[in-house]
Amino acid sequence: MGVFWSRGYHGTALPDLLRATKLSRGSLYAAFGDKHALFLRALDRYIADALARMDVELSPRHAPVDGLRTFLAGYVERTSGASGRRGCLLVATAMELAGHDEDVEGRIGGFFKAMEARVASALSRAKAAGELAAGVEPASAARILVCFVEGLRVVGKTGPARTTSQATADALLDRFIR
Amino acid sequence: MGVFWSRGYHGTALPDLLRATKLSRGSLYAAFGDKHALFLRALDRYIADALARMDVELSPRHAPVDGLRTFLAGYVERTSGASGRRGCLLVATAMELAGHDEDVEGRIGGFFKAMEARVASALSRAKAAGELAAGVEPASAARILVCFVEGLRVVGKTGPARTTSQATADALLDRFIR
DNA sequence: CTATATCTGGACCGATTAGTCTAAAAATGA
DNA sequence: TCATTTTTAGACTAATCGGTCCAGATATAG
Repeated sequence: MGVFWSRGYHGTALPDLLRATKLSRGSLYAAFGDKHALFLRALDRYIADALARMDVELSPRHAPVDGLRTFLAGYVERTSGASGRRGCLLVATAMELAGHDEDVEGRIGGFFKAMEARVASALSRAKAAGELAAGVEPASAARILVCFVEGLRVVGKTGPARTTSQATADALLDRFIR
Repeated sequence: MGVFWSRGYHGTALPDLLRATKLSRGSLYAAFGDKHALFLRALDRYIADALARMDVELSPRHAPVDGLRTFLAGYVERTSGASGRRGCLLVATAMELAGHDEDVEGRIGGFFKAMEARVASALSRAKAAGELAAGVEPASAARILVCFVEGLRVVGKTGPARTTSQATADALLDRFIR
């Protein structure tokens, strides 16, 4: 997974995959079929990991605003400095393959919908608890946050300072909460 | 430029470039040197176009809030439906090559800085005119907007409806203006 | 019309691509 | 210890990659 991560689909060659998986050429094809299938598997795992993490961070067991804070803090951490430069398999894949690869396109779209739903749910709970600023709609605020964190991944490729990104995320959340 | 646009650097092959430029193989190499140089040239033009557009939209000749509105509307237009699926040369390049290609990395970072500066300047003028909501810092709000529009480009790859994207952008701007 | 300069299509090159296949090594079981 | 199965490294194929080069077409100049 890590190989596709920062090099993209076209950018990773078979030798890279062999080195990363420590498998022989034959074994790799026996195990996964072909490069495309292996890539989809890596993408699925990446998506599952991301959604599972959100389910923890935005779980109803935490206060919704706290959950959103740690959710954003996680993205800040992953999109600043060296971690930011590593990039994001999902965003890189979206830009590289969505529109050319149906299998990928469906997964990307599904991920954004799932992410948006989780964030919207947390925002709804925050609203119900009276913690949202006046006039904030959970649905559109969720879309804003999704765009924001994906944008973080993009500008994160330039390796910004963690403190700046964190301050930016804080400033955005401050516009939403009471 | 349009070829690299939606296929990325590694994804576009020489024959694609020949078809797009209507040049012969020899002429192309005589004119541009090699694929990498041609790519940088396309990227530079893309960046110059984008910054020039912002200079118009966010020009001091317009009311700053109006400028921000048309600036966001432009991104909404370019990131929804079929236009959204076409993608964005800059974001695709950032995800694909930043971190592997110094020439590219510098240009990407420079673009984000330049964009942020323009947006921050418009926000400062809005603030001076008393049109910003209380507690909105032009600097951090500019970073938020940059992340947001770049995130729009990412989720735009799934071809969302123009109306939804526009509503999302409106909702965000509403959190900033009085 | 001829001589010169320019441009163009495409043959060609070595390297590399994804993917197949086989012969030998390693592991397993009795 | 020997036979069977599994796994391995890497040779190999056909296609394609970026890049070079040249013969012939075209354009220009005198």
